[in-house]
Amino acid sequence: MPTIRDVAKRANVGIATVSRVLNNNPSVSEDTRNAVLAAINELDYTPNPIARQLSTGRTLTLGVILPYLTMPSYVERLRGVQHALAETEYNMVLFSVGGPTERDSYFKDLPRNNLVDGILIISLPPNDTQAERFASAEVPTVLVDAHHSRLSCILTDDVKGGKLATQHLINLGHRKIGFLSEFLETPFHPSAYYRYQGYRKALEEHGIPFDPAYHISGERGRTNAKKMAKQLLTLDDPPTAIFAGNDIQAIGVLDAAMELGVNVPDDLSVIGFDGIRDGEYTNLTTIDQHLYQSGIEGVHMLISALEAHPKTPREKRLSLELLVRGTTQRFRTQK
Amino acid sequence: MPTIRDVAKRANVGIATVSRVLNNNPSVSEDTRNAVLAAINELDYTPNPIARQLSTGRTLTLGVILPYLTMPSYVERLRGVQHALAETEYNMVLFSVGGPTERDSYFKDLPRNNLVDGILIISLPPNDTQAERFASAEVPTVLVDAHHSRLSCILTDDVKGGKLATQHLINLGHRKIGFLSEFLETPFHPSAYYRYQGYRKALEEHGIPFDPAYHISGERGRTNAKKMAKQLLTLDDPPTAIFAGNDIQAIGVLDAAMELGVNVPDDLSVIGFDGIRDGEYTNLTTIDQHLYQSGIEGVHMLISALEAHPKTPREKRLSLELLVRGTTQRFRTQK
DNA sequence: CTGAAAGCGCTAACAA
DNA sequence: TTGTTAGCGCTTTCAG
Repeated sequence: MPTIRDVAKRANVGIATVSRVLNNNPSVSEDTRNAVLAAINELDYTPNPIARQLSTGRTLTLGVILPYLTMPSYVERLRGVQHALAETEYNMVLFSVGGPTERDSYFKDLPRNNLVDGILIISLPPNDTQAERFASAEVPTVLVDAHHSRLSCILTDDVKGGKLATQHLINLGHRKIGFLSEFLETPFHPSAYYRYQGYRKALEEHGIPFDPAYHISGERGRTNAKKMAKQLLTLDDPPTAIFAGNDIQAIGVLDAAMELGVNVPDDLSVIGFDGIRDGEYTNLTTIDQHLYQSGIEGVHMLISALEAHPKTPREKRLSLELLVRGTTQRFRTQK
Repeated sequence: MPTIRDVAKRANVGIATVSRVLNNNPSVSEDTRNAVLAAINELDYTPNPIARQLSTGRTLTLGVILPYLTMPSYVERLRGVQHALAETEYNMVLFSVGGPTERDSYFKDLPRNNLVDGILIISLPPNDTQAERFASAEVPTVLVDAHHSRLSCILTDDVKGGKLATQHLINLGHRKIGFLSEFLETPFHPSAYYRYQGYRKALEEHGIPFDPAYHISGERGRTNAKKMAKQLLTLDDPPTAIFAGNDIQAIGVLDAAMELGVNVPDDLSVIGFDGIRDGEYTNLTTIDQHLYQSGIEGVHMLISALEAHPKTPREKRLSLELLVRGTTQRFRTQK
């Protein structure tokens, strides 16, 4: 594999000159430049990025830390990142997190080892110690779908979204509204909790008393959501509408309804949260939180931090949109 | 940011000793090791991987070249890659290809610039020149869902799969079987063509004459598939079953049937190809080509090539599985 | 406009 | 068991 030295020798110039040509330094005479370019071509030379990185201190690489692509929402966010990155000179290294140990190890090492010029963290909230480490690092960090006061982030207003979803059901005349989600207690990822807050607020504002029987939470995933939905739907006085903490769980609710012979939307309205593409297949009404856009915004914020090195963290909230499709309907008293 | 020299100074040893500790070289006395470890801790030192990479020539990074994650099948393959990589010491750099220019630029540079130790190419077949370049490079390359005689690859037997799908429909009593896919002529990605071949073979083996009117191809995507399916379904003598070149197109066929009031599976059987998760929502019968597994196998083959440097390319074909769900049914003469 | 030389932070002989 | 030193391939002063 030819090096810059081989090129220099072949073109009868010093290595500094080759380097100048490589970096489009204008202070190289036309003739010299051509000679160097010819040598580069003849040798099929490609500069070694690693050597360049060590020398310049820049890697032209951004690190993306995100969970395994188990959830469609992660994928959609990553798509946005991919899209935004294509227009830049940066490459992306993917650090996929399968569990807490892996997460903590990336959180510990990545901000300190100059492997990447910037870090994007998706759907993984750091604790105080970790956030401090990121904040004090040379490389800037941006959180997408996670929050910490010390770090810049792209956020969704989950409380507002939860309210929006619930209000939609209330506006349709529903009063017995169930809320189904993953566990609320986990500090790991508090979205579900905030959406729950929005649900409670909407009920309160409309003078609808909260019925604990209509609230259920458990493990994530479609199958578990189905089980939970069955519990709600087999109550003596079941809800006429269910707000699921995310689209996957909403699809689980649809599964349950199907299995119990409950007609959606005639006998049960269902609304989700996310706006993943899978929702389209099931015609799911949902709150679109612009997942794709979140990836794009995350990259933009990170790149601008790379250039400006802002002292204080920035925060951007994405807009939310009610996407009315086929799983919600005006409440009618049971035939 | 502390360097190996700072650690050496603090521990009162030479930098080579620090390096030895870092690399678990056994020839370091217990005392010295502890002193070094203490210094590392006190300074919160992390070795600079770039420097190490330049020195060793290994990057511990694999490059994954793949199209933008527009198709669910790419995502599913990437999931497999992600999963397999987690058990190794390798990281992954994602090179997302948005178009031919980008693809060619990655194909040209990546095998020559030591940025990665190995290359995995997903669903992007190289031409002869490019394949030659990969084959003669230092870094090994493995193709997933693409083929070239000069390179190792993980493959699906698309002809067999096409046959399998068509036979399923024939076994159900169908004789008027449509085939719908993306353009067959493109040398870019020949899967659709091979599946078509399988379709033709199955018809032939069962003595069913091929009717050109039942064959349609066009641009990719759900919406286009829907349009094409409408053409098939509005023929004077429409097919009673349609084999779509992939699941997304099959879903487009379902869209068309829905819109035309054609009942699936009563009046029309539909089978897809891929086994993407979206198919589950639509209860689609399909040929599962084990996409996730293809990513895993690709990584395994690449890693073994990294260790063994085999002279001749290897080739592995993944198994196929007929997944009978709800969109195919025994043919009954029209009521 | 060009070349020599000093790093970037690490590894790996080679000596001691 | 340890330290010294010469690279890895590039960029970037600093002279000329």
